[in-house]
Amino acid sequence: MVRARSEERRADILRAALEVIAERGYRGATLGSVAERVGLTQQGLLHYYPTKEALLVAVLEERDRWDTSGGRDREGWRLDLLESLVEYNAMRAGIVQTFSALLGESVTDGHPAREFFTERYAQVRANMADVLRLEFGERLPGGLTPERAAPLLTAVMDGLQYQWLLDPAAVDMPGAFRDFLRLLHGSGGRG
Amino acid sequence: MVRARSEERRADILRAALEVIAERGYRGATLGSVAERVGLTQQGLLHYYPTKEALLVAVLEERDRWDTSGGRDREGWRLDLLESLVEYNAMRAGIVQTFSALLGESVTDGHPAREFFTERYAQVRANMADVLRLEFGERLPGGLTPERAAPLLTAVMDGLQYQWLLDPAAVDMPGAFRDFLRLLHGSGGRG
DNA sequence: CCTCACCTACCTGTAGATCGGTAGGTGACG
DNA sequence: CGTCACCTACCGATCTACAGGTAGGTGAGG
Repeated sequence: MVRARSEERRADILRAALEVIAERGYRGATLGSVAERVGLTQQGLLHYYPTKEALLVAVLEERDRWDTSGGRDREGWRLDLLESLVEYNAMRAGIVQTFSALLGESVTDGHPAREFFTERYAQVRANMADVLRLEFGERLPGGLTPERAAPLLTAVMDGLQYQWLLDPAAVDMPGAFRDFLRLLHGSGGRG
Repeated sequence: MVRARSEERRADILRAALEVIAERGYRGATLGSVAERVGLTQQGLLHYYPTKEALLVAVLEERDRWDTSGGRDREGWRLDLLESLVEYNAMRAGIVQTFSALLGESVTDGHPAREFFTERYAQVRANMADVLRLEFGERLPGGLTPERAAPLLTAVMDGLQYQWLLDPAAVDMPGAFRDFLRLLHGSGGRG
């Protein structure tokens, strides 16, 4: 089973790449350091992924596969599943850090992950709108529509991640996210 | 007026550094490209800022000066001033991009801007809490306190910036921010 | 004439990538 | 069943390109 061995290697490499990118970002990551983690030389790594960018693409594709296999765009999430996702993320700083670092880099000119994130966020917003519609129908507090609230929901998740990564002790990410959901439910009204 | 000339140069360099960091992030930025933009050689630049990190520090310090001169922590903002800030940012993609890129990088291990952002966000949250307290008193919709809502307000601003930078046409940043404020005001209730 | 503002020349390190190999396996065929 | 062609999975050496930083100037102005 040469094939299987090869696939396993590739998976190992992707895992290592995830780690290294989390630690140093894509630009700061080196092929050598990824290779070292899998017990290969840089040249050995290039046998599997011919360029650094190809490796990044593979990482992003795996992310996509992971997201969608979680059921994200098959039949969509529900709000309480989003809550669980945030809780899950709070235990997986590594992955969060990888993609937060990549998102940050991706806004720079000509970054290889830029297109990926642009498309991804369009999709995520559409998804969030569905989730919100499922939960609230057409009308949300503040006179918002699901489409108008979707970018906010997305923004809160991302923004909280940065604050949490910078200072995990100072920010209760899942708690804050629940707070936001409470805000959406409009429960309690005012003072 | 040699002094003045020198200060002017430094200001030019900082401006150029802002630009280059926006385009390529800190790690991707090179001293040479910053220098070129001011009409200097790389070594000429090093005359003013002896290391790359010193240049970054200067950039961050200038940001701090800019923020605080705007009145941020002197006597604090009010919510409607935050709204104007977001509108202002929407016309200054360059600066937003610079600091979004830096924020993203800063979550990676040992990044020179990490401490800056960590402290900064603690301060920003405290500030936001003040703003919210001024506007709402102790009780916000959803039973939130100003302290609990502050990370959310912060997260929304940052998160929207990323979405907007990735696809300005798809996200109306100031509009979305106003939506969030409406949510905070709890106006409209449900249905 | 001395100091500030720069430049030329240069060093060292490192990154991504290419080239040319080698060792081990696999499959076809006489 | 053996051997020859060929493939996979690598490694060592090496190339090219910068990058950041140092050392030692030069020239203009005060």
